[in-house]
Amino acid sequence: MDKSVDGRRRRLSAEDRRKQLVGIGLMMLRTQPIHELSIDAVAAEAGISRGLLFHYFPTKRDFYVEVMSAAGRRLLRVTKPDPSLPADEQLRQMLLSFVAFVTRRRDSYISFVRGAAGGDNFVVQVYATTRAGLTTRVLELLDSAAEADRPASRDRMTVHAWLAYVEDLAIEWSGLPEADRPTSAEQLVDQATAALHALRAL
Amino acid sequence: MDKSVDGRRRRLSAEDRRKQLVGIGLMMLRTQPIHELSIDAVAAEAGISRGLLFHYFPTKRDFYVEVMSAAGRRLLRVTKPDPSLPADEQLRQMLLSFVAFVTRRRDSYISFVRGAAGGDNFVVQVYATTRAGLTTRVLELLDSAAEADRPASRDRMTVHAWLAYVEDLAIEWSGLPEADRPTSAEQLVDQATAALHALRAL
DNA sequence: CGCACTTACTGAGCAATGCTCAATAGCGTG
DNA sequence: CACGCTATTGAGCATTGCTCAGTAAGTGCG
Repeated sequence: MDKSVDGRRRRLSAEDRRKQLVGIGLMMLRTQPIHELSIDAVAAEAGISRGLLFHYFPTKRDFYVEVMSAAGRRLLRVTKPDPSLPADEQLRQMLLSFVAFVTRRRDSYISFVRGAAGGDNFVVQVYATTRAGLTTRVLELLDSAAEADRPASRDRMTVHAWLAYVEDLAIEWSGLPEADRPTSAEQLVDQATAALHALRAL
Repeated sequence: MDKSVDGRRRRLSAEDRRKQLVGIGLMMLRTQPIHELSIDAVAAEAGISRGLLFHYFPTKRDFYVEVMSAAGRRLLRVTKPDPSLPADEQLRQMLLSFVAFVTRRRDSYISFVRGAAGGDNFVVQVYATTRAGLTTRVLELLDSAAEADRPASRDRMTVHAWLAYVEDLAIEWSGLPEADRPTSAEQLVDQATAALHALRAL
């Protein structure tokens, strides 16, 4: 597919090659669920032999995990709010980027969430980690302006579950043709924020 | 693995064979995510040749979809409330069975939800259908004792997302060792119910 | 310059697996 | 019992995850 411009063999540093391969994985994730992503296809796209891919990733699963982790990190990066803003504004910004992210890459995101990797425990783990990262971030935002005398574990569970709520809202909302959406993205975010406070008040 | 008690070939009706195979799929789903379920293993378990399985399910995916649909139907069946009870009691009962179901089969359920089938669109579809079934049921319960003048689509979206919230709550809660659970199952259900009303009131 | 040395890289080949198809053999029916 | 329908088999193909012995690109040292 690539094989460098002339036909010659091209030798990259280990790090560069890994990055390239993970990058290709991420790109292909856009058009197909991860478990349909064959090592052959990735290798061909990179212009290398199958063998080399196994040199870097001993197992297909290892490669998957790496790609999914990268996807998770990307989500965290994209939704990272500006820390100089007030907490509630940060939350709002974060939710807006989240909705935008889901809307932009709806199919891949569903693949990430639902299809993580065919129930593969390792990749479920990756998703759990990403979700936990978001949860922690929200908790920090809330704490910074909060009375801190609730049972922490219950609160964490609530926020975690609330994220599931928001995620579902975003997925369903973005699945509607624009004309049919009952609310704007801003209203959706407002609803989500209100929900957060209502749920914590229970 | 089976091959009927004596070694002879055994001929079942098409319907019986299909049921048997789907049943085996469901059983194996308990110990492994669906995409690791090989046609060979299923055929061996049933004591038939690979070829026969393809006679009934033209594609591995077809088989998967069938098995996942069955799993979804089972969830709906298990959580079906007694229609002779008052609506709020039905809801409560339904949530209790749901939590019990998730607790009992936590890993398979996560496989069903997260791993559905490696992001396979068909199986994501199956999950969506199941979730939609639950949503409709809850909406009916609410309607039966409700003022009916809200935008229906928004309400549906709220309930749908609330189910994601409940699901996440149940998964996280059941993942904790019993001693560490901050609430009882009953309290969890109460929290979920309160959440539903709070969210609808937004 | 040239030699040794490391390691990125290849390609042949294996085993497992999804899938096809022509042939076979249970079972019901006339 | 014979016949026909179809459930069932088993050989075989292509793909794919994975291994491994060997090749060659880059680096440093005399």
